[in-house]
Amino acid sequence: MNVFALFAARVADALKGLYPSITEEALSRIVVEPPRDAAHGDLSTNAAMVVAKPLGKNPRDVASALADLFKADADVTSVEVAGPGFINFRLATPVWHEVLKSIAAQGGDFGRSNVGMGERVNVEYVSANPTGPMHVGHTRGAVFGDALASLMAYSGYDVTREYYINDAGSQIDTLARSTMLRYREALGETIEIPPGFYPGDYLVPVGEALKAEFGSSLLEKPEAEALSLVKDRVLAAMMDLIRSDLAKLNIHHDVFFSERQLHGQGGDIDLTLEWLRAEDMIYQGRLEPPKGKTPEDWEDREQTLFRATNYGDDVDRPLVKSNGAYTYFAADIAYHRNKYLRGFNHMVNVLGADHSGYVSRLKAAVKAVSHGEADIDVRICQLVRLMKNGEPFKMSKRSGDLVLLSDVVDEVGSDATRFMLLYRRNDAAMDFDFAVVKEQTRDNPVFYVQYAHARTYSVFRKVAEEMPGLDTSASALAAADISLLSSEADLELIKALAQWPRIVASAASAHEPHRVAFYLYELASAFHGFWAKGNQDVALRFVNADDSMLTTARLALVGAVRQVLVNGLTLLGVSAPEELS
RNA sequence: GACCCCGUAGCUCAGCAGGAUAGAGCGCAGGAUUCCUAAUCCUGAGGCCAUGAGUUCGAAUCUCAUCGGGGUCACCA
Repeated sequence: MNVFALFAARVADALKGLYPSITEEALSRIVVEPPRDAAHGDLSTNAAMVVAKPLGKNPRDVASALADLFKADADVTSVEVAGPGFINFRLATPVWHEVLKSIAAQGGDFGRSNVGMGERVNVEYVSANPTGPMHVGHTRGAVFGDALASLMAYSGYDVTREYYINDAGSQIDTLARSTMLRYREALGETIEIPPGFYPGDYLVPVGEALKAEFGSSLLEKPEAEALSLVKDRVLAAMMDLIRSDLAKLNIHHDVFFSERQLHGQGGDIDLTLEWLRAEDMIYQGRLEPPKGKTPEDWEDREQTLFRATNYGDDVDRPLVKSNGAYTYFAADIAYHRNKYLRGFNHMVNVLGADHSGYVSRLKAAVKAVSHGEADIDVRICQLVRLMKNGEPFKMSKRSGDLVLLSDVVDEVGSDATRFMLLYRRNDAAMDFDFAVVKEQTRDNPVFYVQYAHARTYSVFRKVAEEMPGLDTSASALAAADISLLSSEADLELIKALAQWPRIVASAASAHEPHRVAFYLYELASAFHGFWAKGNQDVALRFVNADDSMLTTARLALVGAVRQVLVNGLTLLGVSAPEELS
């Protein structure tokens, strides 16, 4: 049950009754939310102000007319018009108790919604080049994309999680050659890795596997044939490596889409270019060199250009390189056309900061290939600076000695890594301090939230100890007399729980998983705060050995807090331990 | 030269399809344990929301300019 959505609907209905001429557009702008200052009430709406202008009326008049309609509502104890035309509601206690009941009844589905209306959305994330293990730079986008996909699925979208394997470029040839060296090494040769090759020792086992499979026979084959065999093997090995890195963070994709399958005679790129040409979205022309600094090897030539400027980009984009091969962007247009033809009218791409210049081009491509039917949201994850005790952590460039994703996860754990990365807006650069992330204090929001969850268990353990006869089964809690939860502290906590559905829905539609992380922190804080009140006031304790009715009701409340914490942590992919050790 | 992101408390950051007195943590000063894991809680000090203009009933939030910080800039992927 989402009280905010419920009242938004009631307010809209009331307005339609008052002003039949009102437009849906105006109604859609109505927001019902908790007022910034809780002293103003439980709910606040801007409805009168939003609607007044198109109606040509005074907002305060609309507000008071609207408020009058709610005066008789049994769910509402007070309605006030405030400021320029806000309407503030205070809700009757039974409404909050209903919320509590609905949490127990809905369990893991409390917060689930259908704002996505079953629409298919393709969320593409990670898409790291398969040339080695994942390093920290990839981690943020991986976690962000994964959480966003979960959030959208929970909010009623039909989500496909996709990984685009860039396995077609020249870097893959270099990878194959690098692997070839490791193969020779496995055969006993002393090798030297030339600059520009991949030096990482993660290729050593691939070389050995090649030896096991082929013996020395690859050396006797023509180079092209050998390299082609090596390429297949190493790509598979690298993708295994990447998948296992991702698995450490509990990240899994539904579709791994290979760029290679787009290439080739009569492939998707060919077909796409043909199609673009038929649609007059391509022409032969010249580009101006970029102003300011002209690249040294600038070559003024006539080339095949996509009319990106017709779709909001700054400049038309080349599709064919001077050596005749397709550009990366040509493949990407084909790829996004492929997504569209697979039935995705909504796409989300999660990219690193170094791709920010790519965004308008990608949007242009999607707009073009779908004739404006599909939309794409590109979420850029800004850089993460690794810190150790407040000092930037130097990454050595020597021999692939970058900080690996698996190093970070091994060092601080998946939960802390995920939560910290999500506890920040994606479009702001962030520092990631190992020392802080490992620390188990309030400084570290992960433990703060997990501790709140663990505390819900310790309450139940305490009850089992102090009131051994008390029935704490789910059915007993469902039957609890929650009308006993009438103190201000109880209601405050329930109101915090009631926020959850609107937080999820807004986070999903804004594509901002960090809102979930911040909410969980607030809920944990509300729960910890309630706990401490029991120190002053015995009536507010969770466990009252001489009042089993009240204790049972409180346990129902604690159970609801636990449920919401679990629901949120699950969306973020963070575990909810019963005990912290 | 152009484009993208950021600039909010000493520090790290929320708040931004405009709304009522701008929030949290850390740090600082003081306090709280006969329910529970103090891994917690409470109180206080601390702000020209980078600067300047504009839009309007109303701007941290939208627009433009300026200044700072980061990222990117034909044919790499």
